[in-house]
Amino acid sequence: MASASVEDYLKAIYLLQTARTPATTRGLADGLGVRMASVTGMVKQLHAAGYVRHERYRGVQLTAKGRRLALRVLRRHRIIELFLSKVLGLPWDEVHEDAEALEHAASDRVIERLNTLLGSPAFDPHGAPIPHGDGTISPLNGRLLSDCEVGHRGRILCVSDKDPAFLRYLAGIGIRIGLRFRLVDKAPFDGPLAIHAGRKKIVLGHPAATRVLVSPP
Amino acid sequence: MASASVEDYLKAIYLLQTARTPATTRGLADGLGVRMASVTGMVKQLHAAGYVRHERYRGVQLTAKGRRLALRVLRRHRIIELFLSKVLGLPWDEVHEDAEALEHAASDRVIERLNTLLGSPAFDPHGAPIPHGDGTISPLNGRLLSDCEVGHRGRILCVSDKDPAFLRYLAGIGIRIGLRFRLVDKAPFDGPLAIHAGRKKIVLGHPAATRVLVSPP
DNA sequence: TTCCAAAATTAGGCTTGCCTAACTTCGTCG
DNA sequence: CGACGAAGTTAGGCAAGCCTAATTTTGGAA
Ligand SMILES: [Mn+2]
Ligand SMILES: [Mn+2]
Ligand SMILES: [Mn+2]
Ligand SMILES: [Mn+2]
Repeated sequence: MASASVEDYLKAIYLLQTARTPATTRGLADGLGVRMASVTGMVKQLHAAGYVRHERYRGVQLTAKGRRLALRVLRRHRIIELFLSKVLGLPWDEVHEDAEALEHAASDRVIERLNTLLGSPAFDPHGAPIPHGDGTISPLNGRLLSDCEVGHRGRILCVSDKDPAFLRYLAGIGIRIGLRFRLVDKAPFDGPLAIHAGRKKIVLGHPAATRVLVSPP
Repeated sequence: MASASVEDYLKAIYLLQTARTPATTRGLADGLGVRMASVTGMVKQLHAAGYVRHERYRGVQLTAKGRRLALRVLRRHRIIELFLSKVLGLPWDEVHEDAEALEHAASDRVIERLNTLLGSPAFDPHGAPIPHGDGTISPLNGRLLSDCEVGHRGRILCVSDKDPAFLRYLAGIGIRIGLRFRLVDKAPFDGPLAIHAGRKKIVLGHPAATRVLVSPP
């Protein structure tokens, strides 16, 4: 069985790759909160265990084996997050931290029971797709809110779950997963965006809009 | 925050003390599945951290601080066991192992939500009392089935949760927590016991009966 | 009372995963 | 080109927790 560290590294590599960012030593160190030297050390282990390919001074890439394990961990993480949110009623900005620990302690047996209890859900509380039990995952087909044109109609698909303060902010201004909206204004030079949702108008800055994924037109 | 190992050691010490067995190096090593030398090493740590008193070549005793933490861990363990059993429907012989890992990963926030979800239960699936949130615990007032006299009427109070095969055996012969029974026969020289429960007759050996706690007359 | 096996401890070693400090390599910009 | 800052790696170290082997202490049996 892989250690909690190995699981977290593979998950971090997968998430970087999925964001089409190369999984660099720097990126992993920042994402995992460790030093670059620690990443270099662990990458050697991951390579020796057959989880990744590594080209020195370039980044790292998951092998099929590594991807399989990364998706298993991600499935656990997201099912646990949804359980914490939907069944226990924890706010969406508090579930990630708990899930980060529980994902390494919950057996597959427990995860599959949770999955059943939740009705085999497709998305976690932040709108991210839950990998399937068979090792596949349905990719999100969306675009950044910041990339949309004025007039764009769609729904809020997914937001990053890493920053609790950001999630509280979003909740505070009324943005939640599934919300239908129309982009009504977009100031130039990366200025703020305005959307209509129902009869409410919501304004948010450009940097925030780069962290929100919405459905295509 | 104490490590998972420290938490398991304190829990093991507490359980030995509660069973009125002195918490010896041998007993801890057996209970935790490690070597005696490892126990000696950890006991030094626990002493340095103020969790236990230690008299060389004698056993170890929890301080107030150690007892507090032990009860917190035991509370987590038993709430998680009940959740796995009652909400997820895992059989009672499978919950201990999962709880042993989850007890170190679940935050107090999650535990208190689970406790609420379960209705602030008093007992875990094996009949053991769940320590309260304030650091107290209601002791079980029972006696071993093997110590009862023929004619004794009572209920099954609690069974050990450590041995899955034993739990499966008990379930197989129809023994479960809360079952009302009358002891109808007891062979001499540590022979088998027979109880009536409802219209069923259940026979079990003396060693098994020493692992079953029942209510006093 | 002595002796012996079990219990306990000490000594020393290993693995994992992190760190800092020193170095090498990369890629960009003047 | 050439140099310089960022990225990456190497070297060496540390803490936790486990191990085996050797030694010491204990307590009960002879
Ligand atoms: Mn998350
Ligand atoms: Mn994690
Ligand atoms: Mn248990
Ligand atoms: Mn445990």
